[in-house]
Amino acid sequence: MLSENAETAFAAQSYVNGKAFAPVGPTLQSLFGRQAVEKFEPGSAILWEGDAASHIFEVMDGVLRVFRILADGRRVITGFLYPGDILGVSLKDRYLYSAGAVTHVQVRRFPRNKFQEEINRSPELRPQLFSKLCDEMAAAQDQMVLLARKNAEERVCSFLLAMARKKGAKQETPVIEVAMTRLDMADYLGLTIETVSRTITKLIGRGVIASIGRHGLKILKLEKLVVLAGDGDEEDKSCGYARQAVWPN
Amino acid sequence: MLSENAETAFAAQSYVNGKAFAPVGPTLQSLFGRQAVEKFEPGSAILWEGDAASHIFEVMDGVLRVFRILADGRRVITGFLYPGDILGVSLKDRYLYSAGAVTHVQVRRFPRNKFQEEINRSPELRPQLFSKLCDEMAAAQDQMVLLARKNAEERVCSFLLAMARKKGAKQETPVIEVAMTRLDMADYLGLTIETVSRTITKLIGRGVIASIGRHGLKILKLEKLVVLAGDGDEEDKSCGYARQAVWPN
DNA sequence: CGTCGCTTTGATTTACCTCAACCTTGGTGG
DNA sequence: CCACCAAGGTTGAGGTAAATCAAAGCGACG
Repeated sequence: MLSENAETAFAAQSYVNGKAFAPVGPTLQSLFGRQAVEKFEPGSAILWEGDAASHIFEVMDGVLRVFRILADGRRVITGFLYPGDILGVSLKDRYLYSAGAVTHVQVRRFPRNKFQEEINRSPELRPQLFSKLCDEMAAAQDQMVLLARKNAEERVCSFLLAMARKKGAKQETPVIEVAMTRLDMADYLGLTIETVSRTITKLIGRGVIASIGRHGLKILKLEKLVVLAGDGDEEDKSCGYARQAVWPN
Repeated sequence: MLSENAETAFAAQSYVNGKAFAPVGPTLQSLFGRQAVEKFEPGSAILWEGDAASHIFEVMDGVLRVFRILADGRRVITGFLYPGDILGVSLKDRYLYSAGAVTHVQVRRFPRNKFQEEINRSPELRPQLFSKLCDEMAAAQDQMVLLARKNAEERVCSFLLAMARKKGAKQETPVIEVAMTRLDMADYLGLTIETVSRTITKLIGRGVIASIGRHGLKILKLEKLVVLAGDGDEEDKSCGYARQAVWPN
């Protein structure tokens, strides 16, 4: 449940003169290095909410969904995991969520108590884990904003934008591969499949994006997508609204 | 942004023979002990999204709201903070959210770089921080479930239930003090003030809760509230749904 | 005791959901 | 190589929960 994005504050050793360099010591990935690779078919379960939280997983290949299910069957996908991400970090003795394979998936698993020991022991590993936790927290907050106040179009655009950014796509018209189904998108965005479908159709009709085969989308108007995502200027935060000493209570 | 709830895994020293005891070494709270207390009026701002993230705060007294605002003014409260909670932990050099006082508030602040040093240095402090991060993450996931798939009544009931649980109220009919306004509740639950108001009125009408003055509520039917919150059996997780090797893709 | 801010209540609108039918696509076997 | 099939996706019609707009009620505080 931890997203890839190596920030290095809290890592005394990782910056020298303000210049970053590749970590020389152990990395979270290297921890899992000696473990056997496990493969999962699309649709198969990696772990279930309520299971004894005995292992931590590293995603090596493919895409996972992390989700919870309400008593009456409603499903919420709280996040997707990609290669490099870590699954199962928590302090509870049971998993708080389920995880399943969206595509073919390869993972390595590591016993949780050993993982904890390694983390406790290693001043190189700790900041890496901490960094991932912080990124995950930031993503969760973005998602709360999306779910609490954005409309269907803003939600879909935000999602597509996040997909494009993940690819690190710097091209004018990045092509993104949407591995998940409409149902996954709907359960992640708090919508129905029909609404997701209609919204995408509308975006295509407006020339913002174009469909490329089953799971491909080309972003034709990136700036437009940013505006439609409704975050107001990702880049220029802190300037969007008036600052006042007292906010209406 | 970190909730109080001391789990102690990852804390090699905090359990002996499976029996917990009060930490003898430094605690997160003691870190802030020598700092001056700062007071904030209800409605005043503690920090703003986009500000240089120079300090970490410990809430000593009162209730804070943590929120983000979209370009067009829509507000989302991502969480409330109570005494013992920590605000401002992150790796980014700017705060990712704003925080303001709901009630009269007392906090202590600690320079972030010093905080990081202390955390890096102290094997007692680290698991405490880690524990708070994990609790915060779990709360964020619950909130995503609430926002993505619960209806107005379920949202309000979930909120009231969380308030009751925070008090650790073991009585049959716990009284909770709702420090925040309807607008706060609405922005936290992804609803409007009118919907929050109507939902509470309905719950009172059904005898599930009773109003006690301006900011007080008595929970008359706790079990009913649990059912209405829609989580399906908080207690008995992992048994609520069928387990299958393959989930529909 | 009057005012201001918050809350409640009512009437109406609307974005999204639900239900239902149809279409595409990719895989399979004849 | 093509026809068929199932799963996923799209499109349409109608319903509904919550939003919006509007006004009145209520409490706290000077």
